[in-house]
Amino acid sequence: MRAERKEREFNFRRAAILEQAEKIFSAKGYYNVTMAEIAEASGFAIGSLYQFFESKEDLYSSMILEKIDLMSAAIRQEVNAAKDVTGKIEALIAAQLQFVEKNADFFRIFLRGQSDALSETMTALNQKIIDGYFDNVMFIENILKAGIKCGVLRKVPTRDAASALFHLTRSVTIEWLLKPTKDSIVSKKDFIVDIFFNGVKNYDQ
Amino acid sequence: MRAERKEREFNFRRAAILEQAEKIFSAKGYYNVTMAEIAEASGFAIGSLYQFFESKEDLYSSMILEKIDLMSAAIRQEVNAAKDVTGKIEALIAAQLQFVEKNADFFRIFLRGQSDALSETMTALNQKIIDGYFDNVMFIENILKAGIKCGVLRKVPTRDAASALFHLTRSVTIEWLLKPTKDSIVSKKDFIVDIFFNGVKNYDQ
DNA sequence: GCGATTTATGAATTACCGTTCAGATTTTGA
DNA sequence: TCAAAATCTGAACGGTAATTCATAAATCGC
Repeated sequence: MRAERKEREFNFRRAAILEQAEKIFSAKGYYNVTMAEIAEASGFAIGSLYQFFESKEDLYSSMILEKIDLMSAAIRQEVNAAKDVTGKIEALIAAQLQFVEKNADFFRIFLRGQSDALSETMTALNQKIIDGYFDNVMFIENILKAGIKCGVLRKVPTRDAASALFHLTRSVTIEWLLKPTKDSIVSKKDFIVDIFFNGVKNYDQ
Repeated sequence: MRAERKEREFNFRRAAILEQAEKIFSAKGYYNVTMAEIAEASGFAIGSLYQFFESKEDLYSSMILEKIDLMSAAIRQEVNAAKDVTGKIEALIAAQLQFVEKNADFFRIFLRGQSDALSETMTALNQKIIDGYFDNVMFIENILKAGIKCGVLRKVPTRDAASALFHLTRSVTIEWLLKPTKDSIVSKKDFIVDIFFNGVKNYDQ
């Protein structure tokens, strides 16, 4: 048998394992998944997994990294195909959304925090975090509704806009948390207000 | 001793444990923290922790929920104090940023995915995810720079705006992933383009 | 067909850590 | 000061799950 075909078959089996692993990890989170589960789902014995991956960590991180590379490539291809700036921005957004739609399970992994056990306590915690998130978005939404009613804001979809503002602020905090040097984050307020307010304000007034 | 004072002291010790736990959880993630560590850091024996919390899960979820409640209350108070819509939006953003600045450790917990072990593999995975994120933001930033150069966009801070667009799109995907009924997400593209483009476009043109 | 080589198997090994609990220590109220 | 009650302690228990490895099955080249 040619070595080339051998490699092809090896990669085929490896990919099959990763595919099952993706499903299971996104449903339960890294620490609640056992190698036995992945083995069973992919039709191998536990020991066999170790022919394809050095460890559980290696399996998991291979799965993530390979998917991220795929996404990155897909998006850049679409963007580069567009000619002008407006087109590139639209292509970027559309490509991202499309990839998420096709890989919903995968993205759920990043949504998942530490609180994803199967126990009642952790399920309740998860639910409360999500409820709190919806609460906050609704709180913001009501402010925006008032703004539209009194004419300060134009008629944007309030729910989407509220979520947008929430995440706009979050984007600044994430940048700040990741950055090693930390000047005060509060100075970023004006930028958020600027971007968001220009996006939603009523130009007719 | 009056029962009231007893309760005060109980709560004081409980809070001290939660304070240490917050630090440790945010540094290492739920599954990489042992009860022994929390005990040592807070100056109790392992067994004593179980006088204050039913389990590790209970300890963790109490810590999260109590902090979230604090944040929610702080933000709402600021917003309610503001009179008009513009003021409320500004107050909302400022209060969120202030709370993040004061509780940076805590928010790092939510930044943390599943990939936070102490091993080389998981550290490398984490680093690659962060690198990928910065790569993507830079990729977007370059598009925006080109847009400013050719006059289509006004002179916004490109780095911040790129991160904003990235997270604006992410906000839509998070909403979509959390929602039980799923019409196609791609239809949200126009909303993102609308909000973002109005925020950054050059009105002089 | 047949020995050699590669690949698959899953019970046994090993290590870890949440939780318990019997006994030590401290605090309480008189 | 003292015994009863409350609190603290940490070694031992029990369960779990990643990893290993001797053995079996499959595949290979001839």
